[in-house]
This record gives sequence, C-alpha cells and structure tokens, in this order.
Amino acid sequence: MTTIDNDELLSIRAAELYYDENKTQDEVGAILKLTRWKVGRLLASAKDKGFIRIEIVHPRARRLTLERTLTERFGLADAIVVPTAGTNGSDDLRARAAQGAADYLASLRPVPRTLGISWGRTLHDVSDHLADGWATGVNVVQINGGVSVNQRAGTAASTAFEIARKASGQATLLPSPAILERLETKQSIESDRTVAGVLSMAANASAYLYSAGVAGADSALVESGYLTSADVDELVRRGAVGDVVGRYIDAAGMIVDPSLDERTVGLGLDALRQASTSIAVIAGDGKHAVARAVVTSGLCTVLVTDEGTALDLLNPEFSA
Amino acid sequence: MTTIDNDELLSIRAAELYYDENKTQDEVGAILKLTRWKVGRLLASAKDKGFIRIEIVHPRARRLTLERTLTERFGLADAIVVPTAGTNGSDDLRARAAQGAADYLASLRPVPRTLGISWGRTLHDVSDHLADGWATGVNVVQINGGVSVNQRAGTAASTAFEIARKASGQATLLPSPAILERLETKQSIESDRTVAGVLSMAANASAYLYSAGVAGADSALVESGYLTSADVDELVRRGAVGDVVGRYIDAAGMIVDPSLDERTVGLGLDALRQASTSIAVIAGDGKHAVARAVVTSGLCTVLVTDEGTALDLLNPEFSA
DNA sequence: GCCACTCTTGCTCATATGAGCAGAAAGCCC
DNA sequence: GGGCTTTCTGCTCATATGAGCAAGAGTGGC
Repeated sequence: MTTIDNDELLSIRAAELYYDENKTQDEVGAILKLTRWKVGRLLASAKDKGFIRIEIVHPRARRLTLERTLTERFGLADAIVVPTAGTNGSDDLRARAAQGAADYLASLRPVPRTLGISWGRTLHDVSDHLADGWATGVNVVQINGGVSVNQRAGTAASTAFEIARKASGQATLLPSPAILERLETKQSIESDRTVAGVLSMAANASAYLYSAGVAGADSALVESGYLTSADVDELVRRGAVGDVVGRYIDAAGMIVDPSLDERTVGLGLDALRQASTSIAVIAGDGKHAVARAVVTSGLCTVLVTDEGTALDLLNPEFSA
Repeated sequence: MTTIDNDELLSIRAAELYYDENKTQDEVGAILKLTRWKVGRLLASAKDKGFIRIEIVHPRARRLTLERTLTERFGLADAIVVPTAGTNGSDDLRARAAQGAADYLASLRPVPRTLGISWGRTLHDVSDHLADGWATGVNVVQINGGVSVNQRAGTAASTAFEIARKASGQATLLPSPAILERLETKQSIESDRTVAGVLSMAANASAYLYSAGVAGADSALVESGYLTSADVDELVRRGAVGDVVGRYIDAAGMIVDPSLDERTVGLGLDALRQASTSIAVIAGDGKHAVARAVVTSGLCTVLVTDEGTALDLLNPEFSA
C-alpha cells in the first residue's frame, strides 16, 4: 500500500472539517483530538503543499497572479488574464477576453482622446461588451483598411461606430482597402487627402486597441478576399505566425513579406511599438504563437488574454 | 452586453485580492475604495452565491457533506465518499474507494472479532490498502463460495489471508464452489461438516465487508466459469442489476432467480440485512444501479463509494 | 411633501486566527 | 549516557474577522 505521512492525512481530515463543514479550528481540534494550534499548523501545511485549491468561478474573474507574472516577465504596462474554467468553446473564451478588454478600456486613465482600433471578430466583441457611457468624448479611428469589401468589413465600420457611440465620441473610418494589388495604387491612395488625414489622425492616437489573427485559411484577410488561401500558405511557409492590423509577422515579430507589407494600408507596426498605450486582445488556444510574437517583439504595452495563452507564454520553453 | 449587478463584480474583484493575493479585507478595502465591512459582506455574498469554490485535492480526501446526506437519506450508520477529482480511470477510483474502506475498517469500534468478507477485485484492493497491524486478532471468514476454480478464485483466498495476516488473525475459507448445478449437490455440500462449520462461523460474524458486481458479461461469476454470459443476459432480462455475494438482485434488492439462488452457496442476503455492521464497497460509474439497489433495500449499514455514485444516489429521480 | 417601510452602511464588540517565542522532545554524534 | 542541534508543542499576544445593532439612505404610497 502507498505510504502517506500521517500528518498529511491528518491535515486533509482537518481541511475537510474546516473548509467543507465550516467548523472552527477549535472544533476541528476537539474532533481530531488535537490542540487548535496543531490544527492551524496542519491547515497551513495543507495549503502550502497545494492540497487546498481555492478557485473563483465567475465569467468576469481574473487571474491576478498570472497577470503580475506576465507584466514582470515581458515588461508590459499591464496584463489582463481571464480564467478558462467553465468556458464552453472558443467563442465563450473570446467573449470573456473581450469583456476583460472592455473593462480595462473603461478603467484606462487618462481617458484617451483618440483611440485607434483595428477590426475583426474580437474587436467586434469588445465593442459589444463595452457599457454605454464607458467614457465620454473618445474619438475612434480605424488604423487599418478594410471598409466595404463585404459584410465582414461592414462590421468593421460598425465596431468603430459602436465604440465611439458608447463614449459619445466620433468615429473615423479609414476609407481604403486593406491590401492593394499594386504598390502605385497604394501610394496614390495614401496620398489622397482624406486617407492621409485619417492616417495621420491614427498616427497621433493616444491609445491603440487591436487583436491579432492566426495565419491560416480562415484568416479574416482571406475571408474578406484580400488574400487567397494559397497566399497565406506561402506566408506560413516563410514563417508567418499571424497578422496584426493586416500585417503578417513571424515568431520574432518581423514582417514576413516586405513587398506585401508595402501594399498594406494602415498604421505600421513601428507606430504600435512606439505607442505609449497599445492594447492587444489575443485569446484562444490557436493564438498562442501570435500572442508570443506580439508580446516578445514589443508590439503591445498591455495584453488581454486567457489563462491558457498566458500559461503558454510563461512556459519556460523560451526562457533564459 | 450582459448586465451584471455591480456589487457582484466588486465581490469578484474583492475575492481575487483576498483569496488569490492573500490580502486582508482591510487592504482589499483600501484598493477598491470600500470599508472593510463592505468587503466582508461582498466576500460573504460571493461565497453563498457559489463563486468561491474550495476544493481539497488529495487522493484520501473525503466528501463529508455528501456522506452526511447519504446517511440521513438512507438511514445508514455511516457513509464514506471519496472524491472523483483528479482520478485517472476506474481503477484509480476503485483504489480510492478501497483505501477509504480500509481506513474505515481500521477505525471501526468495537474492533470486530470475526469479519465476514466476499471476494473480487474491489475486496482484493481493500486488502491491499490495509496497513499492517490495522487491528489485532481479527479472524476473517469468507461468506460466499468460490475457491480454486481458477486464478480469480485464487485471489479470493489470498484476499482473506491478507486481511487476516495484517490483523494477526486467522483466515477461514469457504471450501465450496460459488454456484452448483444441482440443488441436491448444493444441499449435500452444505451439510458437510466442514462447510457447515464455516457457514455458521460466517453467520455469526460481528461485521461483514463485501462489494457488488454489475450484471454483465464481464461479471466475476462469468469469468470464474459459474455462469455463461447467456445466463447473465437472461438474468438482466428478468431485471437483474448486479450481484451481491454471488446472488443476483433486481432494482428492489429482490432475488431475481430463486432457483439459481437456491444453488448458490454462502450467506443469504437476509443475514446481511440483519447484521449490525455490514459494509458495502461499491464504486465506479457502472455501479450506480447496484449501489442504489443495495442501499435502498437495506443490504448495508455502511456504504463506501465515490462522489459520482453518491450524487447519483441522491439524484431526486426516486425521491418522495 | 411626508410618513412608513426596507435596504444599506458604519460601527462596537466578541471571537477566530496567525506570529512569535520558550520550553519539551527527539535525534544524533561521540 | 552526555552534550549537542533540530524539530515540535503549547502558549501569549496582536491582528483579522464575523455578528449584531443603530443610524442613514432610498423607495413607494398617498
């Protein structure tokens, strides 16, 4: 038979009486024929041997310890980690992270005058979870192109409008495709007064909020028709792990295909890296690699993610 | 967006700081700008809304609340419920229950002078988990037949010897097949002096310890060759849910096939029902139905089981 | 607007708990 | 066995927490 230290067993019995039956340490002592100090010590030992697990089960709970470790390890200004426990599939998880991002955004001080945002499912979820009046007078500007190619892009516009409306601010769309076929077209559209104005507004935003996509056939850029899935396969072959504001990066956070990148309209990644507040919302099991690339290459100052992704980031596989 | 009461959210934030970051309620109050009394109240509300889950993770932990409910609901003398959390498959679960039964047996007062036992995988596990010297001078007697048909029955003997050895007592085997083909053979073997002696010893045991089998092709009685799987199928068709000391019972705890039962050697079920201490060890997802039959028909005074079975027993499906 | 009612808040006070310490017990080396 | 260190035990005392209460803040009826 398995031999277990007798004190260990006692500490379990004590924990059962103390936590499950809410008896006082004194009462537990009486039952187990121990002094109440001994009981206190047994409980303490059970705790630090990890036999007592206290979990906060709530969709809006957070994992503060993980958050602290993340900020320290990657030099972030802040991290928000939502728990995985009790989620039903990735939609649920994304919704939790979106809620976390919404809460964070609402608590951000100073309140940003202008908020630059990307678009996509995650951003749409964030707009959805923001409360009416989350702030007042925040203007929202799109930082990458994608209007009116199809419905998906339509939600891009509505995301911006929604976030702005709920903060009684103005939304400014970037009236341009995400990626153009020819460099010249891209250059001329960028020099158009309207587009240039939006881009400069985007460049001067006080904070950024964006998500990241996985490099794969279900990528938003493929669904929106800017790239074919063969294009994405090729990018993956060249090391792409995902896209950030329409730009494909590799594990080191470097642009995978510069010629493609030059034809992509919107804020450059360096602008995100230099921003004082740039919030990345990246959650889901499939996004571990992009999340790592974003965080390690300094693309964000604040990361909003889920427990699983956070644990993966802290996994010692890449540590010093 | 989902509307959640603001106090609820605050109580979650408070719980994170209090439980995960072990701050004092005062410190939490300072952070959330609340008085320490408000924090106390928020924590209390989080607790009773069930947002705080405290779990004791240890193979030898027990579920005292379930145990109490079981004893009350079914009028048992005692119940032992081992947790399911963290088990790897049914072997692990059975091992935990066996450990629980061993612990219970060792703590039983008064110490039984004679212990009647059945045999099978579960009982073997119990013998394995008993500590050397779990008691002194306990004699063990088999209460149902099954010696020397094959190895499985061989372990039947060793189970008895092991339990007795560890308590410095004698083991007495029941030298008879479990089931005989003809009633006359059964009657004559029972009247044999040796067998009759063992049976009377069994009938006078101060406590009984047995398990129950599921009525199915993998039943121990089939594996041991006493029944064919067709026999068992027929028993199932007639309402059998499982067997106890070699006797098949239905959901009401009644003998399914009296003519078969008359050819079965060993203690009758009524003897178990009248015993002052009869401990049933029944664990595993497949055994919910037998467990219910055993408990509701008063076959045991003490039930050792797992969380899943306990919850099934308390499931209001059969309640008043 | 005013009263009766309930719900919430901040308190006092009793109790439960953890830190720290001195003596007891148990190993351990010789 | 004697002296040594190390661990364990039961204590005192300071602190953290929960129960209970009275005053305050809302709320609805009229």
